[in-house]
Amino acid sequence: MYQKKTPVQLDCGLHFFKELLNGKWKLMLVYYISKNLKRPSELQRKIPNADRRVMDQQLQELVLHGFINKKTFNTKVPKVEYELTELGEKLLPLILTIEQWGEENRFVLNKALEKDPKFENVV
Amino acid sequence: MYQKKTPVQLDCGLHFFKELLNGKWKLMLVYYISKNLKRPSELQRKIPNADRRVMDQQLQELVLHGFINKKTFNTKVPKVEYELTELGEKLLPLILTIEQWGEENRFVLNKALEKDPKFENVV
DNA sequence: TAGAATACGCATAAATTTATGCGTAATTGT
DNA sequence: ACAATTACGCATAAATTTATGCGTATTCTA
Repeated sequence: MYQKKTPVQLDCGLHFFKELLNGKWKLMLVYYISKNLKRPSELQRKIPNADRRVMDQQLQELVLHGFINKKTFNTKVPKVEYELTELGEKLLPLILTIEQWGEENRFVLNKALEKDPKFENVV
Repeated sequence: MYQKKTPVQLDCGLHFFKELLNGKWKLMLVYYISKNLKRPSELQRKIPNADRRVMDQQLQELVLHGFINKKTFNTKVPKVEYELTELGEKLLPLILTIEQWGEENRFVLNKALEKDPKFENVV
């Protein structure tokens, strides 16, 4: 397992958000779980670009950090469901705000990406 | 200069935020510039943990992406000032919301970090 | 009874971001 | 004259995150 080497900065609230929620799919996962897509396979179908193992890892971290709970059912076919914790619920308004900001400014943000040579092969 | 190789996902607004504002100090920089710390040296003093060259790079990207403007004064000692653009102003409420969320949940978020073995040497 | 679906996992490679070594130049204050 | 300040920049190393090769196991379905 990877361990961080560089001390983290936690002077202000922004850093907590960054350290805990920076993962590629984390915010989307919390969002979709709040929309009642609870099962790994459902989430997988909803976010097909996310590799299963990457998604798993991000879900594990969300559980470890207390944003979601994982319920395992010992049915014949093992079944897993996720649900938001209280902390996850508190995160939701932020996600909606960010999402809304992104959609409202999609046009200009897209232009921003397009004029960045770093993105020229991928956007 | 580095160029991305993996296609970016822009299905939802969350991705724009991630692609454009993921940098280690970007949100803090926008925040402090909004607080009238306009000059590089002022920002440097406010965020001493940020290496000058890393900070410079992040500022350059913020300019390129249209969140801030850079004004260069051709005075005897060259002087530089940053200011928020309209897009930067629109970003500000998000930053404040995230910051507030982080501070309100600082205790529990800190615990989350502490129980993550990945952070055990650095938090 | 073969194939699809469900879930979990280790080791490593590749991509990406962040840090740092080493420099340049002009001006101000002492 | 000399240290301190302001600003800019290239090349690479190091840290961190994301992706992928290769596997295990069980159960339902056609």
